[in-house]
Amino acid sequence: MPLPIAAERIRVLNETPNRASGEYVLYWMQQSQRAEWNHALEYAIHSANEARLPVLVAFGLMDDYPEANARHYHFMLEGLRDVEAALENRGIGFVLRKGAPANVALSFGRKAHSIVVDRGYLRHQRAWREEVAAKATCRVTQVETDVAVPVDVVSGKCEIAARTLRPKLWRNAERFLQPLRATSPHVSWSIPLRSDIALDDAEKAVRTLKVDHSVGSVSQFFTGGTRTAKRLFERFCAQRLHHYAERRNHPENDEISHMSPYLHFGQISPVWLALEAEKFTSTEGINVQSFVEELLVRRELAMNFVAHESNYDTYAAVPAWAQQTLEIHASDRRPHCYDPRQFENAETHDPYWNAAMREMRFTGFMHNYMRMYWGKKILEWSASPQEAFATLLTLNNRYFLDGRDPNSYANAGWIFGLHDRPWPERAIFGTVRSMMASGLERKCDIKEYVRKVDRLVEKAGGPPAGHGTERDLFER
DNA sequence: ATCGGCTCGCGCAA
DNA sequence: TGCGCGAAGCCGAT
Repeated sequence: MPLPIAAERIRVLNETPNRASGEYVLYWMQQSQRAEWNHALEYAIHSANEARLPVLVAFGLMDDYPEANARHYHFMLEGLRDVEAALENRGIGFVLRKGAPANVALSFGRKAHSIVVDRGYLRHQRAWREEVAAKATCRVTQVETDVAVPVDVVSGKCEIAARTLRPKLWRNAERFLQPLRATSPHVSWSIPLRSDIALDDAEKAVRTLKVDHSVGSVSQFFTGGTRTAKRLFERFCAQRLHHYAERRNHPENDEISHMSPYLHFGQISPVWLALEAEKFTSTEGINVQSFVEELLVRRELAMNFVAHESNYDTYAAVPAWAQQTLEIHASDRRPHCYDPRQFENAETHDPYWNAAMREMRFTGFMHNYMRMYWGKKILEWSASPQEAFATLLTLNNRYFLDGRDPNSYANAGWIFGLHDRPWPERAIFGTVRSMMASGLERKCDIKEYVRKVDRLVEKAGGPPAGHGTERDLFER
């Protein structure tokens, strides 16, 4: 049977041969935490069928994943519960072990015929894959399933903006936006395995982890997992896609897909999302185009950025022209200047900004349009652009379910001029694009957004606006 | 309400 | 070498 996966998605990471006495093909699941539309999983099944072996999926869960807290773990464990159930239905073994992902992979790799891993673009994800490739005693193959068009197919360099990436992406899109056929394993997994953590109760499971519990679950707003992601997205297509192009920049509404947390944990396939949306092309052409632009161009621009810019999480990644102009204006008087703790506690003079910060803190999400305003104001109201960058990323990664994502770093950079162009010079910003409260008032019903956030925060049991919050987390 | 100008660098045409 | 144009903007002139 031919391999149903484009060759460019597949990369052998070491020169070690398959183990002839291997007992199973191991899929070391890391970035793409789903059991369907997962090219790495399908590749593992295909390899296992050729070798007449069963498939084992192993996930390594570490307590000290960079910047992760109870909020992130709760959502992720809900997703892994879906993975476990779906794999069991397909006759595939699943085991979750506590420990560094690379160690868990190497440990189960000792009896494996070969190891298959999905792809991750962040520094630590690349390091884990390098470590496993170097130490494994069998073949390690990486299969790209986190983006539609593999990053190195799109471009061999760090792209300057969406406009330079867009044509390169679309040239290849059709070839990679293909349905992924699910193959049945010929040999079912039959050995009972015990995971280190029971997944049937995510909340209970999180309590047993030694993670930062001060940022709590937001499960009353977002439930993790492939099943919920698909249901949400099908509802989005049926009810909201029709207005997407027109309303996606209206934070007072909820006419957006909310897929970013699911994409961040690999619980949903970007290929599936694109193909689902494209089913509506004949009636919703403009809206589908607009959605797919966000899903493919903007998202894969972020992947391109972290893949090619080793300093993606520091101010050094901001383009030179932007650093220069911000430097010239570093000594400009700042009529409003807040420290990180005041930002975090939503204690600025601006009710729109405070609402955005409260949405982020109490729901784990923020409407896309407000993410821009929120970031631009941190730049404007911090003592220096460098401090602003650090504050922005810290808050982003602490509170967003979709924080610590390639998109987080690209979006943070955009606030400071990345992937953008110069605009008329003004105080503090220099020629970096600015945003003003008056723009929000002109373009959307921002007062309704503030009311919306008040309702959400009340539902979350948070304090009413203007009362600060319970704890100063920057004090820790 | 809508429109041009502001500014930098890429990519394509000449 | 020149020219058009770009993630979501802002301001001032009509």
